[in-house]
Amino acid sequence: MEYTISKLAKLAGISSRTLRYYDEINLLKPSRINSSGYRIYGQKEIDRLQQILFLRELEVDLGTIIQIMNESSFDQFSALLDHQNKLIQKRARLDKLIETIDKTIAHQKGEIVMSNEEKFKAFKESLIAENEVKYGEEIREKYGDKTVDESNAKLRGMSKEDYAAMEKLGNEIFDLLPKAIATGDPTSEIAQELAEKHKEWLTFSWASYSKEAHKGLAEMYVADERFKAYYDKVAKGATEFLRDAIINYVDK
Amino acid sequence: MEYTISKLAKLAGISSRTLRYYDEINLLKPSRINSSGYRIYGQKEIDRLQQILFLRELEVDLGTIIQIMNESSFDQFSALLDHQNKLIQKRARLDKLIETIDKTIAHQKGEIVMSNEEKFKAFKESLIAENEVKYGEEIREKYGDKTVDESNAKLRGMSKEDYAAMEKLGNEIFDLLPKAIATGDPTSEIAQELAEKHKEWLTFSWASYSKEAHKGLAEMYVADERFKAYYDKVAKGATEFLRDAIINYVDK
DNA sequence: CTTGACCTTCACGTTACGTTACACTTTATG
DNA sequence: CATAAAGTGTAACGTAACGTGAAGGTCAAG
Repeated sequence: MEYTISKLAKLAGISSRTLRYYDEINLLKPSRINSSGYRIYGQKEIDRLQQILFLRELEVDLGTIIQIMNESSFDQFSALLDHQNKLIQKRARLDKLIETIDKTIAHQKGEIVMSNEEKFKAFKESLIAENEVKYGEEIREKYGDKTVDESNAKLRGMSKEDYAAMEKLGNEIFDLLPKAIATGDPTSEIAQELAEKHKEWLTFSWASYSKEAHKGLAEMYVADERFKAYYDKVAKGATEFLRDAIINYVDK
Repeated sequence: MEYTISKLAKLAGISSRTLRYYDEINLLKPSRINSSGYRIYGQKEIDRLQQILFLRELEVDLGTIIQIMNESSFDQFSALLDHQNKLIQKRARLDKLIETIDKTIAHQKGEIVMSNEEKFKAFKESLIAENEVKYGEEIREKYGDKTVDESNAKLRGMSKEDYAAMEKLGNEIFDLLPKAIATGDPTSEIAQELAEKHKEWLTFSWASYSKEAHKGLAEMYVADERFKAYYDKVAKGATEFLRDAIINYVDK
């Protein structure tokens, strides 16, 4: 049985443009061209098309399909497993995105409808979510999952009072920072007070404090553009100053 | 704090091309253009970019992001829910694809195992049946039911490896036969090697080996047209030569 | 013989940028 | 202060997998 292009297209449920394209990229050539230049397909091509569409269904890109169809059935087998892994990773990513939206929505809902109590709780969640989105990857990489999870857990466990205290401390740090910088000396008393407040502030979210971790974080502030931008809002070189103050404080 | 394009790009972890593109599609315009035509961004633009990147993370396309950012926060809320639904559907589709690959792989594995296990088993059965049909009567007559039944039982009990070895031996015999014939001497070393391999080959299906039975089989090869035709495919007189070689080997 | 359904080959549009190419401006260095 | 290096600008092509015409040839039916 022979088919013209649109017969085959109908049979396969695709467009004839698609078949022309597959011809063009040498994925599926017609069995012959008739005297008027029409593409004619035979049974072999139908079978091949079946395979192609199967792989396409699985979201394999056409380049890969071309490769796969030139490989031994053993390699096709492993290519399939390979592809499945990609899909699984994609799904994991989707899981995370869906969860993030859940959190964001919960947060927004909280803002619109909820009481102060719940608003506070939702805010903490969004703080956690935001931290995760912004810095999660680097921090997890640098300090490990345990550190991050514990930090999140601690944030979740915070009371309203704790949070208020933390926020107050954060503001104090921002008040202190320009004053400390004005001294020009990271070992000055005011700079050391700044570093101490920063340590206190940290312990609100850090499950355990260590000098090394504190210094490491200070270095990361400087190294990471986003942290840097956060502190440099106060003044140019503020991040570096904070780092130096912390290092002096810790090593004191 | 003001930022040039690549400062902002670094800050946000994206390329400056991306920022130019966002300018082009009116997704994110710089706060102003300086005298040299450089794009300058301010705090407001940073905040907007944060939102944009958040939505982009969630795989919202830029066209939709533009729309969302022009909407009220209530509509943004429902747009987010809308998008989440799309993601959930995408995930469901991925679930199906992953399952399909699982099934396909299981199926192919099944086919492979079948072809190696079941097919082999089926092959052995047919070998036995064939033997029975072809030679059963004569052999049963000549060597008795017990011999035949034992032989069949042994065949049935063969492992894949046994079978592969038997097949290999059979091929070696067929390779060796013309070479042995070329010597013209059934007592030649190569002819004796041939006879020994034939003995080994026999022990795969014979429950017990005896010199008499081996010689008897050799005579039967010559006497029986079907055996004769089988070996004479190699060369004229091959069956007789094989018999002579076996007799010499056994009597040696 | 005409009409309409099919077929052909260009060739542009789509998304979200990456990647040159070329010209100009700012910053760093000797 | 001259020059080199780094940064910025616009313009334009490339990507994947086709969709969508446009312009023109082919085929079966009335």
